[in-house]
Amino acid sequence: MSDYIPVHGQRPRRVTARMVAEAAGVSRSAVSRAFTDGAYLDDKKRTKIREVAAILGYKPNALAAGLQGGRSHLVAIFVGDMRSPYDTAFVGQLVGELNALNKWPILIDGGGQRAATAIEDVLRYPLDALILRGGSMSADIVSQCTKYAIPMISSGRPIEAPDVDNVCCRHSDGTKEMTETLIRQGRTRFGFLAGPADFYSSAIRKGGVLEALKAAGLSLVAESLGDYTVAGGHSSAKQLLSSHAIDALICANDAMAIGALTAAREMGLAVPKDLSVVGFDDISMASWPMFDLTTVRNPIDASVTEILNLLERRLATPGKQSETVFIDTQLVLRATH
Amino acid sequence: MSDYIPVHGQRPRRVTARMVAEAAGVSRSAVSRAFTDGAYLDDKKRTKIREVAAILGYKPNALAAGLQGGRSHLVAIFVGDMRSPYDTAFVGQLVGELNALNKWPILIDGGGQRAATAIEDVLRYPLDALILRGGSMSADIVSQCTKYAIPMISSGRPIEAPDVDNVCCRHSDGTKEMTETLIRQGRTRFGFLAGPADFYSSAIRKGGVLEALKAAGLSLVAESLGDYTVAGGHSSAKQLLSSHAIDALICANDAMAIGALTAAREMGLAVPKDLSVVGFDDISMASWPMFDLTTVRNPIDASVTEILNLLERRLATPGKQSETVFIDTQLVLRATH
DNA sequence: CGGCTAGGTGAACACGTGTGCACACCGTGC
DNA sequence: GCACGGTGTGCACACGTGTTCACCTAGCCG
Repeated sequence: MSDYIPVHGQRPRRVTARMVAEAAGVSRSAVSRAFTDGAYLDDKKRTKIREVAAILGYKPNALAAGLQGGRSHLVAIFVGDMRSPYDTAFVGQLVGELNALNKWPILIDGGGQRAATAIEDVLRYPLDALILRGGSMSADIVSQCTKYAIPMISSGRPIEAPDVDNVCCRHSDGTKEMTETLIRQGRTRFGFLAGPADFYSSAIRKGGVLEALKAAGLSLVAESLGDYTVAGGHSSAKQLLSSHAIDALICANDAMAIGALTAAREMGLAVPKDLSVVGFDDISMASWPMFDLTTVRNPIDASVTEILNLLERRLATPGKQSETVFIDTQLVLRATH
Repeated sequence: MSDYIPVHGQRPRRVTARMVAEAAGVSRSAVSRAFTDGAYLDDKKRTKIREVAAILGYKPNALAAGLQGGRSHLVAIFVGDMRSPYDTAFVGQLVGELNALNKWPILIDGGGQRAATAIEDVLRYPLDALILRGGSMSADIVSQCTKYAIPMISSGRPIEAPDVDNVCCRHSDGTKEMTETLIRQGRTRFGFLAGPADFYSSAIRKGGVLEALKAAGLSLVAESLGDYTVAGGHSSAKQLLSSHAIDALICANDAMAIGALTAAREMGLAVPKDLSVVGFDDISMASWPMFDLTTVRNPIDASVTEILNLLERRLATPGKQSETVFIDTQLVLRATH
């Protein structure tokens, strides 16, 4: 295995370029050049140095290199809710893509009480960028990032500030299209299961529903407030369905729709015959056989791709104008409409 | 908002201690001392410097500080499968706790093709520790970490190597206890829905089942291979149930159990009357009203706490002996047994 | 009033790397 | 033989911080 013999109490230091230089009988500069592409260095010398480095287990220290004024390759991701299936899947995808680009994502749980101080502390690192996925951030932090010239890219909650780019799903187009489909299908008495009052996504998704209803001369029959979770959707839907006679329930996200679907079935309602239940996001559970939920896809792949594009563009042109990229939704017609 | 005026093409540099020193009319050393606790510095001077720093938006650069030989406060988390609900919840909890301890987790998606090179690249940063959640890592990398004196803590797949600590759930005790409970309940014809062949957790969980069956003079009636996903569990269970008459199906994890539960219901089997279906992990979905799954809890809180304990102990005593901490499971008796 | 202590301060160094600059070497063309 | 251009290479600096070391001042005691 390893030939390293631990010395009690004194932990071995990291191998530095100097040690490699001494071992290989060259100057420290040569070692540095051996690891930088396009530097003048004799080919034989380069391979020699690399061999010695491999034996000693040397890697250039990224911290010291980052000090040089270039990029640190560190990217912070501020996650609104680490427990939400959508955010989790989103972050998983984003992390994988960043890894592939040699960017190293530092995660910050935006849900905890310490979120504000955590983001404050992580700003001590010279980050290449800060990516926001859902959740909200104080204007202070935003302006601080601007001062540090740290590019910010927000997804899920648009931020209007200089040097902040946004990736935004066309929420209202999605729910509007879905509502139109349900109307065309003959549904007339609509209910809406909303998310928390201060969630941007819930409000704008509702807007699309109202727009479509108004155009058809209809209006919302019932509305209830949920918390974007399955359990919350279950109890909210139970209450709503027992007090109002509706034939279509549009939920602000999939998690609540899954809860609502279960509640409807428990109450003896046939879905989709008596009632259509639809969600938003198309999380992986929506396609599970026991749900087979009709929903509006909020595409993760496209959003992540656009985030990386925006990041690249801003790193190339730091002073550029803020951009907002819109992502088209897709109707996913399964078995509950 | 901010008084920062972008200069086209020339991005503003980060504020350094020197700039603060000049602005406040003190030495650079004084600025450094103003931000380190317990350093000799006149109180009035300290508050003055901090005020100026706040106005300029100065924060000590963590990269430069990390170069000093102390800790970098960076911790890498290698995640076996970013799409698995259990791993995702685990990592979410871990990230939150690390944030609270002022440790900054760099995530690496261990699922992708690039996982091996990614971990190799991230080792260029002087990490305080490397935490493994599931997935497997080459012996090369492990010995490399040892050489660098980077503490490694593995959860979900024990690694036997010097300087590697393990947090390990008592898998077989959990499934053994569960099997005993089912036997006591009168079940006699057992099936097992296994995970991928090379998964440590699946094999050892099966071991507990076999142990309990043997003690009761029973044996496994049927077994099928799944892939630890809901869809996989659904199809594997369908096949297994249509070819074997069993009254208890033990699944290697919850995701497959949820799939199996759905398959059983689709096939007209009454759960738990005709068939009991149980899982392992107690992921959040297990408690959803439509499943209400009986399962063995693989406690995330306790595991994460122990990881942090081990981390603290190893940072305090770098040369210490490897430790393995075992985590007790808990039977969660819901509605499917 | 002299010596001593304790608190306060700035210069200087160390951390590990990338790179500009000057210089050495070598082959070629005149 | 000499000028010249191209290739290698080492020295030295820069990056931004924490910390040691020497020094200074003020205050107190004898």
